[in-house]
Amino acid sequence: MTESTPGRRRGDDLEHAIFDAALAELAEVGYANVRMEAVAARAKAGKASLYKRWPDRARLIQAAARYKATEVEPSFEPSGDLRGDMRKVMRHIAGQQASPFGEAIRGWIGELKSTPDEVTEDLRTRIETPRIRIFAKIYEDGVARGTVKPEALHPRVVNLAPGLLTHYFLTRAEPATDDVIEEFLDHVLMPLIATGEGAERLEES
Amino acid sequence: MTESTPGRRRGDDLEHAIFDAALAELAEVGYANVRMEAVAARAKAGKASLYKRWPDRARLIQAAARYKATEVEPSFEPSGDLRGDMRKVMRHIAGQQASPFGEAIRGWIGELKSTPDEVTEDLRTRIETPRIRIFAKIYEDGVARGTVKPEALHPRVVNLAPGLLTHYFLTRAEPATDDVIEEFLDHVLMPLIATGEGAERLEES
DNA sequence: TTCAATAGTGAACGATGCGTTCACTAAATG
DNA sequence: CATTTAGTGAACGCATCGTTCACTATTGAA
Repeated sequence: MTESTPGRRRGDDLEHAIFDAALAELAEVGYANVRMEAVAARAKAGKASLYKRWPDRARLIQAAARYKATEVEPSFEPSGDLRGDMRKVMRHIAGQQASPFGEAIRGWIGELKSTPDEVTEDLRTRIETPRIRIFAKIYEDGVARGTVKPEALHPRVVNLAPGLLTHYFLTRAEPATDDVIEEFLDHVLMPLIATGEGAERLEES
Repeated sequence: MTESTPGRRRGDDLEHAIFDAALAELAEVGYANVRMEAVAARAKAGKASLYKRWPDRARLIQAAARYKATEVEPSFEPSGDLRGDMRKVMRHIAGQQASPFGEAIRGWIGELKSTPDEVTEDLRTRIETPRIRIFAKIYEDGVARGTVKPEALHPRVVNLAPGLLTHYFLTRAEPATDDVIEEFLDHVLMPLIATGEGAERLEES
């Protein structure tokens, strides 16, 4: 019953409240307009508590995004339906981009030049790695079944699907719609990675 | 001789000086740290002159980027060497990204959510359109020569090469190196767009 | 149970940069 | 030469940053 009337929260309890507040602000006003005071107020915390934990807004939001990311990322098992699996994961990524998480990424991109390189590298890796791993798994499964060309396992190719989505998202105001995902599959991904039958079936348009 | 001792510049003369100052600042301190006062001082102009022309920092930088972009963009004629032409244009784009122009794009991305949609759309189109046109020309030429598959003319495919470069640039601190460009060509672009002979030659690795 | 140590609160502060305003001045116009 | 147009530069109010400090709640050891 400590949670129902939190007279004064501390430690992780408070930290999570701050993260939630930051993510909510992120979703409401966008990265560029997130105010430290607003986050503190929303979390019913003091501004000093924020600065005690993170040196500036950029780091706070990075931390919040990371917190959300590790919480959400699912483990994925290929079903054998190559196109279906890809569609599913791609829609999941697009969904993420529509959330505060996506807004955080956009903001982080905007500040890249002025941010220390280790942080940059760390965050990019954390976001890219799980996605790459999922597509690698899907393609490996496909190669084993003979539906995917072995060349698809090259990192640049494995990274292609998430890259297309990220590029689309960053370049426009919103994530790729289901229609756009189908176009990526039809005209870029399947022709590149699928073996004969699978690839050709789609070139009728 | 009006330029050598500009007692007080006006109109386009002053405007160009402001653009140059903005771009120089952009290159030196990065989008997020461009100060209006700094731009004004560098251009030896009054802050009021900036705000008379553009409503805020974002618009000023957009205008400056546009000024630079239209000045630089070359007309390109395919030579018949598919891979060579692609490499050339891709290196040109990467070069642009290494300039203040690239810095401007990064900043613009970061502010997307808070910027009016027409401006967003306008700028994206202005940047994408010339690139798409160049690759469309290269691919059309290739199709005519039989070195490129007709499906490569689909917009999503035409947009792929610039998209790969932009994604790489936004996601890291710097534009793609020549090596990375070769990898894109080897493992993504050529296999997708080139007809039999051209494509297979590269899959020996 | 008491009490010191620890952690959070909230208000105030100086600094910085934004975007505006205004009195003044230089250039263009005729 | 007189008038209009456009730029200058300093000052201003405002918002937000990141810091500091006196105060208070929570914790856990004596």
